[in-house]
Order: sequence, then C-alpha cells, then structure tokens
Amino acid sequence: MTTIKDIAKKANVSTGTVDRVIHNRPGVSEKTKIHVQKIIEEHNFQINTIASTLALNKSYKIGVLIPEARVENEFWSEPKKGIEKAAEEIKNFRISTSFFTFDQFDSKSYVTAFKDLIAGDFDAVLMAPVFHKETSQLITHLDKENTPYVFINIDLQGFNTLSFIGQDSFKSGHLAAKLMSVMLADSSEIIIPVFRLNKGNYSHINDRITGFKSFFKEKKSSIKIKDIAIPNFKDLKVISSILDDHMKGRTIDGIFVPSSRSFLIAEYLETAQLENIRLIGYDTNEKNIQFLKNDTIDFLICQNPYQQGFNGIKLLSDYLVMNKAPNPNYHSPMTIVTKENVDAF
Amino acid sequence: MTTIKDIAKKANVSTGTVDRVIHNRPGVSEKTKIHVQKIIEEHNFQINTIASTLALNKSYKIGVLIPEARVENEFWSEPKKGIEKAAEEIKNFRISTSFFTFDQFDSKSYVTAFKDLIAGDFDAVLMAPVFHKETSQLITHLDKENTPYVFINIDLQGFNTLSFIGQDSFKSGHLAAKLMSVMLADSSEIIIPVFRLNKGNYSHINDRITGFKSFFKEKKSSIKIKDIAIPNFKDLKVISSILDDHMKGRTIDGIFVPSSRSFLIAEYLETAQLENIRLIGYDTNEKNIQFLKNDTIDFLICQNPYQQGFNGIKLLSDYLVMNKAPNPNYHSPMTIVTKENVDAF
DNA sequence: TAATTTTACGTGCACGTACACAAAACTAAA
DNA sequence: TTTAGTTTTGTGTACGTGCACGTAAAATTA
Repeated sequence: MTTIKDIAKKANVSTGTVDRVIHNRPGVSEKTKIHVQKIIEEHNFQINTIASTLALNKSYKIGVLIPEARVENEFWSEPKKGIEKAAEEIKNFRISTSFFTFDQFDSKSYVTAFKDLIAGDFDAVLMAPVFHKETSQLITHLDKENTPYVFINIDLQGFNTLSFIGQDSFKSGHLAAKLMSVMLADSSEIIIPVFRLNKGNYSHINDRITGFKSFFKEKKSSIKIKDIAIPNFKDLKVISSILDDHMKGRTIDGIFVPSSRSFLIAEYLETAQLENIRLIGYDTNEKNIQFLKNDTIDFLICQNPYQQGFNGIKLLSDYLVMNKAPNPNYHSPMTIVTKENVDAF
Repeated sequence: MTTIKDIAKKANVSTGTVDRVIHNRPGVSEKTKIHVQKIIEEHNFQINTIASTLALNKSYKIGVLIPEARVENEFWSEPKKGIEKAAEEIKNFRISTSFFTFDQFDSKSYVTAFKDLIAGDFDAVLMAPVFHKETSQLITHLDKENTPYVFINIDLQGFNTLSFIGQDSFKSGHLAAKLMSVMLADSSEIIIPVFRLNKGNYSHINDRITGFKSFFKEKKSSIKIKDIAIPNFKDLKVISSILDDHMKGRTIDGIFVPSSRSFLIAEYLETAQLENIRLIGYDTNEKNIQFLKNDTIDFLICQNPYQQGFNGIKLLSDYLVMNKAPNPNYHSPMTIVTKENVDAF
C-alpha cells in the first residue's frame, strides 16, 4: 500500500506538503504541486480512509425524519431497521443518527417533528417528505444552513435534494399491470380501490395508478378499469358496503390496490367469499404476507424499504466521511413477491 | 465515545491491561480481569475497528475461484463485478483479492485453477464449486490449513463451508412454476429443455426442475410436463430439429428453461414463428434481456449474481477483520424480472 | 542594505488500538 | 533477608493521516 510517506519520499518533500497537495490547501508552489501530483498519479495513491477518519476525529450527526411505525402501518419499521443497521456499521466513523418520527396522516405532527430536527442542527438529513406544502416551507431552514438532505421513498420534485432513494412509482404501476394482464383474459374488468386518506399526500399512489392504467391503454385496451374511492380504512363495514355496491351485477376479475393496504381488500374478498379474483398489492407487511400465503393475494410489489433506509444512511455517510457525491437517484428494485419467494425477503 | 484509555482510567490500570482483558490474552490476574470486564460492560465499550485495523497493520489475502466470464456465458461477469466492487470498498482494511478462473465446462481447468489457488496460500477463499468430485479432493488442502472458504452460487453439501451464498434452487423452480401456472390454462402442456452439458455438474439445474414439477404435481396436476434433452448449445440446427420434433402435432403452451440459456429457445421460437408460447428462464444476461424486452421471454428469475459476489467478499472481510461469524446460509432473493422492471436491476 | 512581510516547506503531535519491551510486584528457595 | 524466578502491570512506539505550529527562504518595503 502506498502511503503519504512513500509519496513524500519519492517527491523529496515532507508529508505535510503532500497533505497540502492532496487537500488542495494553500502554501505550495505551483512547481512542487505539479510534481507531487504527478507522483501521486503515478503510484495511483489514494487516501487511507481508515487513518483519515481516525486523524480527523470529527463526528457527524444525521437526523432522520420518517413516519412512526404504527400498528396500522408497519411499513416504516423496515426503513428504521435498515437505518439502525447502517448506523451500527458506521458508528466507528463517529456518525450518530437521531430519529424524529411523526404520524403520517397528521401534517401537524410532521411539522413538529421537522422543527425539532431543524433545531437539532444536524450535519445531514434523511427524510420522507410525506407532506408537500409543509416540506416546502420548512426545508428552507436546511437550505439556508447548507445541510444536505436525502429524500427517501417519496420523490418530491423541485428541491435541492442530494439524492432520492425509492421506487419509480409509475413503473411499478406498469409492472403491476403486466402481472395482472398475464393472469386475466382479454375481456376482464379490474377495479382500483383508493383510500381517500392516501390521495392527498402521497403522490406516488397516483403515479402507480397512472402507470397501471397506461399499460392497459397501450397493450390491452379491451380490459375495463375502474377507480373506487374509499373514505377511510378504519371501518371495515364501510369498505365492504362500497365494494359490495361495485361488485353487484358485475364480474370483477382483478383488483389492483396501489397502496400497502391490500390486506383490507383481501379480508373483504374472504368474508364475501368471492373467489377467482386476482389481487395485486404493495409491500410485504405481515397481513399482506398472510393473504399472499393463502393465495388470496397473488402478487405484492415490494419496495425493499429496509434497503432504502440502509442505503440512505450509507449514502450520507459516504458523503460526509469520504466526500463522495451520490447519484441524484437510486431507484430501488421493484421486487415481485409471491407465496413462493416471500421467505427470501 | 468510550476508548480503551477511558476504561483504563476508570479501572485504575494501564491501557495494556485493558487490551489484554479485551483480547483474552494471558498475563492478567483473575481479580483485575473481572474488575476490568465489569467496567467494560458498564460503559458498554466496543473496540474501535478503525483504530484497530490501523494498529494491527495486518494484511489479508482472499482467493476467488470462479468460472471465467466467457462470451457464451456472461453470467459470471456479474459476481466478478460484485467482488471487485467489494474489494474496492475494503481495500483500506488491507484486504487483497486474487482471481483464479476456469472454464466451467472443463473440469481439468478447474483443477488447475484450484491448485494455483491452493499454492497461493490465502487467508480465505470464495469459490464456486462447479465440479463435485474435484472439489472433494482438493478442498482437503484448505481444510488442512484451516483456511475458511465460502461457496457461492452452487450449494454443495458435506463440506466445512463457512457459509453458502446463493439461491435455493428448488424454491426457485417452484416460483417459476407459479408464474407459469398463472399464465396457462388448466389443460396446457409444458416442456423443459435441458442442455446435456449442464446436467452433470450443476446439480442446481436438477433442483430447479424438481421444484418446478413439484409445484404442478401439488397444484395443477392436469398440466403435462415433459423434459427434452438437448446435447449441446453450440449448434442451433440441432436445437431446432430436436424442438421441431417435439412441437410437431402437439400444442406446447409453455417452456421452462432451467438455465441461463433461455435465449436459445427464444431464438428458436422466433425463427420458427411460434407465438403464444409462454417462456420462463433464468438470469439477466444480455440476450435474455433482449428477448424479455420484445416479449418472447415472459419472465426471468434472477439470482442477483452481482450481490452474491459482493456479499461473499463482505462476509469474508467481516470474518477476517472483525472476526464476525457468518450465517451458514445466505439465500439470495429470487427476483422476478419482467420487461417492466428489468431496468432497475 | 536592513527590516519586514509573505511564501513555502518541515516537524511533531493527536486520533484509538496492538504489541513488544521494561518495570514492578509477588513467590519461593537459600 | 537476600536472591532468583515468575507473574502481573505499565510504557512507548507504530499504524497513516490531518493539522497546528515553527522556521527557513524568498519577496517586498523602507
């Protein structure tokens, strides 16, 4: 391994000069600078990150702003786990992470948590920008301090994000449509239940639906698709009655649930004893997996939320410690999960 | 952060003693040992890996034994890339990797490469045990030297492997069958072309077939499945004539190719102008992707070979540097790849 | 030409750990 | 009590890098 010392010896200068050249610090004549740079290149020397972090003895604080993992929505416990795992791996680099969580259906709690985070004066931020308007307002504080931030899971546009980590929602809808199409005859009918609570904030729900529909428009326009608005997902009776209305007199062949709540629809299908309806949903939460395993749900599209969290922290750590500029986008794979491969995830 | 110094101060001993306690080295009285251990626990002190590696100044050599990435089989270029990426990430830990490649259809070249590797006196080995008998014979040399080795991609049983990284082949066959079954009517007929060259060495090909058949036996026994032996995959004419024979007079609805050579079958289907035949294969090589994109291949099951290579090296590095014992198995996810999500991989 | 400022470079310590070596504290025999 | 041997403990240096500090040499000014 080539070290700074080696370079210094070859270049007939001291390690201090080499250090100055490497970090582009002032106090080196143009002549020696070029000379040292040449030798660095020749030996394709690279800084030893290990020694560097040790010497720097700097510590970094990463703030994490994500929804709390509630019973009704365990989705966010996955990124949390991924973040914790990554934090564990890099803690020797003196990077600490602090969580700020909020109720993903309550914009006020989002604002509170966000403000707490801003007050914490972090070196970098990993966040799920669930609420658009509130994000626009508060993120100016981060911009002002030049605090780098990465969006996770939700790809809001028009911000100075360092990077986005998550799925391309339109494409994932497209994929769901493909899966649905191989399962259905050409003259089938599909419904898309949309829970109203999701509609407002989560633009990716809409993107998924658009992607889904665009597939059939292009490839199999003979298939009818209908949206069904459902006011909330707390009251099973309401869900049932709305769906009952729509099922009556019609034969529905497929249901596409553009959110992680496909289990609610599965529950309905089971109690209503409706069989031979193909069901595709999102995310591998416990209930979804249960219905996947008993064949009520055919496919789940998984966002790999664990990986999203893990990669988010890793990205920021690389950025902070090694000054490594990330890509603007890291699209997580759209993993298709079935009864048969669910255990490997 | 708590350091060895801090512990030493609290325990009223020197850092040397703390070091001896941490590494369980001799030369510490039972009394002080317990005392120091208690303080270590109280402060839940953990060694700083960064400083540790720097101080140890030890270097490790990992030998990698995998098939060469040939034009006819680009599969193995993926693990190679993964390995190189991981090697890059950990090179500051003074870990070097050396490749020993062989022709995956020539056991002699395997033996030669393996012997070269053994002569290289490596600290750990990552290998694809393509040939069973030869592996049994040569691996004793590694066992004798207590050199840890990890199997990648091929899960040979009965060896002292530190870990296996790869897919559960039976399950992946099962998964392929599920995908096939959603696409086919109940009275369909499926063929499984098996290239003879694969048969002998690669036990996972057989496992995939077994998994595939077991699904239909359980779930849809009305569907007929037939194996078709194909002597090699060099001569397209031979392949065509054999398939022609089998297609004649019959309606084949689905083809399951249990290897990465589904593109050969796709090529046949296109030239023979056979449409409406569902085709499922393995691995995202360039040609397969091409046929996936033009809808000749419906699904590919991906082994994430890049990840396999990457994780293999990471695992060994964790084992060597941090003495972290790995799981006996890391089953890579069975990723379903379609035209719609292929770009994300 | 001397005094002063600026530039260019070298030196030494710190980061946290590992380990060789030195020193001290015991133990047992003379 | 002395002495040698053994066990236990302390000290110093190295790993590779970053940075504060010091100091010649060169450039500028008076």
